[in-house]
Amino acid sequence: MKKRTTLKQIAKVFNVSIATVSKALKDSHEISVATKNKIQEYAKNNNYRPNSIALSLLNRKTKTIGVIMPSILNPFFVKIFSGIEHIANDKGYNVITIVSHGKLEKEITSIHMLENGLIDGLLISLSEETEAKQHFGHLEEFIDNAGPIVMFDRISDSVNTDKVIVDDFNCAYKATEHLIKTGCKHISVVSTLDNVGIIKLRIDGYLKALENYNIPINEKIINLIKPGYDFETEIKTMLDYQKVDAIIGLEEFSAVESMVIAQDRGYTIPDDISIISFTNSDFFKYTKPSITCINQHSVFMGKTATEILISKIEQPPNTESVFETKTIKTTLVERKSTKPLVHTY
Amino acid sequence: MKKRTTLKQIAKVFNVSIATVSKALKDSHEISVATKNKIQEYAKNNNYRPNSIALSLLNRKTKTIGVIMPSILNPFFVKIFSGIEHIANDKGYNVITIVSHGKLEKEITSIHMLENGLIDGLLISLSEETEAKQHFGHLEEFIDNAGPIVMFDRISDSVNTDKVIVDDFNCAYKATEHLIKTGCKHISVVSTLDNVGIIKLRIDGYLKALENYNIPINEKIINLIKPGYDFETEIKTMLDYQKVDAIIGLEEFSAVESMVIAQDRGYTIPDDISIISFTNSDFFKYTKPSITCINQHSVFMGKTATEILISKIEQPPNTESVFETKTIKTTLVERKSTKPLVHTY
DNA sequence: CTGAAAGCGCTTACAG
DNA sequence: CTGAAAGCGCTTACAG
Repeated sequence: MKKRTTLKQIAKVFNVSIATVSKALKDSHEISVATKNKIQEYAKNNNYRPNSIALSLLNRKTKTIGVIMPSILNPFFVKIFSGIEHIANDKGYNVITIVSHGKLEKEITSIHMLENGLIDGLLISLSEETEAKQHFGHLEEFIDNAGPIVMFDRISDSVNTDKVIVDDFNCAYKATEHLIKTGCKHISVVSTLDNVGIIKLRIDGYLKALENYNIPINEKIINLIKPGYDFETEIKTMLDYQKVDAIIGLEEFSAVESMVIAQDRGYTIPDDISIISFTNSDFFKYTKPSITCINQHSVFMGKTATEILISKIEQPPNTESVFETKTIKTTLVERKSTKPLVHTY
Repeated sequence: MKKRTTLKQIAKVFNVSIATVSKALKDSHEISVATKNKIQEYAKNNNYRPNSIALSLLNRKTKTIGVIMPSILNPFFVKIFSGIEHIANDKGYNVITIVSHGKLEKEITSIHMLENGLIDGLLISLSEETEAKQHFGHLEEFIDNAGPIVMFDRISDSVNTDKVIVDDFNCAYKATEHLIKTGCKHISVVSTLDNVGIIKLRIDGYLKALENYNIPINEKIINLIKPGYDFETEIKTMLDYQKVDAIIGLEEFSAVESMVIAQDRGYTIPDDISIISFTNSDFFKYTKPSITCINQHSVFMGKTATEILISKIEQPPNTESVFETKTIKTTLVERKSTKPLVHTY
């Protein structure tokens, strides 16, 4: 690794000041054409590129945003990230990514690490622990010291900032309604998600649909499986002792695993038991039967959050901030794990 | 967003010099205990955190690494990324991620963007186009100007740097051998990967296994499907006109799609046709039948590449660099899409 | 047309 | 024990 080309070094070569080189490279009208030409040519030949750290220090802008998510091995977050990366790059921003692994402590140290001028703004989806403990001081500190935050998916109402969310209530309502309309009456909800806010909304939507269609609630088939419990045992027990003709999986694994367990126990999908999954995975096309799911448009969610963040970063200082919460619409993708809807014309 | 706490600001509060504040906060023995105490306390109460951009400029180290990959919506790369993020964070490094979407141009502009002091080193998996056009000037320029590079998975022999790869030759050999040993004789290879280096190695491994077991080669069932061609048509045509009793999919989608197409055409898996996929996906457990695959240990690959990169970044300057190429071992994960191996004791 | 100065936020060798 | 100076690489208002 040889020495990098700097303004100083170029200045020495031509025996001019650093200021002159700087202006020459910006093609300033203050500088003579002859000087500009020779300096620009030299810079080009030597791959001169302004040091972005020095510029960041000067402008107090880094053209970098941070992303903190609970997980990266979850297809839902991967798609969101893909949307984030896309827009950020389009707008000339770099993206620094940190995974909190569901831990509050990790989230706090990460934010502190990013708080010292490194990033212009932050996109965050809260860790499970953060939501559980309702600890948001680190977020407020970031907003005070470093820049805007946009929260996505796993958000908190108590932090005053922009948010982008999935319409979890309606989403669950829609899924439940679809099952009811295709003839299901004993609809189970299964989840391993350890996340208060979102689960509550989804369960609420589910309950509301049951209520509107006058279907009695059976608490025993609302199966929120806590970490440490064995998924297979829980599902088997439920299938053996409760009447179930449909299962809504609140994330991909719950849905697909429940389906496989039901099939192993001799149930036919969707005739005996229908399956709907939250979150669309490409693989749901390839299971037998293929799985009906709710497309949460996660790429779009990532894009939207990033657009909001960058517009906040780039808005003129002292603009009175109005915070908005955007809700991303969802769509039901019908496949073979649910019975066909009989249209009545 | 209020004004951030800086050394200058603290210095003014206590009417001392910036240097004194700096030393006090580093608990320097040069400074009196009284001064240190009051300054440290003030700093703590005001969430003082040294500006990392200023430090980066000073140390010419940013404690940030860059990652450039062809895709992020590919589970193989997501897992590698997960390994990268893990190690980088353990060692106190931030990660800037850029997706090249298989485009050389994107790769070049990204590298230029990162070349100006922003990152201490780079992890890269080449875009398809880069490999096809054999254009590596941007990589060499980065090494000259910015820091070490470690290439992973999609590498080029003509760039002199550290590399981490999957043992593609042996991997394909192993898969082919397994099929042969379970009684298959007409083994097809299917791929949509548009990637010269890796495909060649895999095909070579496959051919070598056929040769060693005296199985004749049928070029017509080596099915490398170029972009623009319809996957389904290609596979159907092959199944209809060629004798095939096994398919090796060089990536997840080729394997699972081929399986579904074969099933639709009435073949039983694995009795009529066996399936093996490169790259382990969690979803292969849930297909019917579950899919036998090659685990490439991608998380480990990401970790290894990152460890090498950081050790290169942190090695004392002027160390004579010796470049290594690490090969990650693969394992065959037997599931139900291949016939059982009959062990002969 | 060119350059000296001040500054972004920090550190460290040196003087006092 | 404290501070002035130089410097990391850059820009820009101001002087000449």
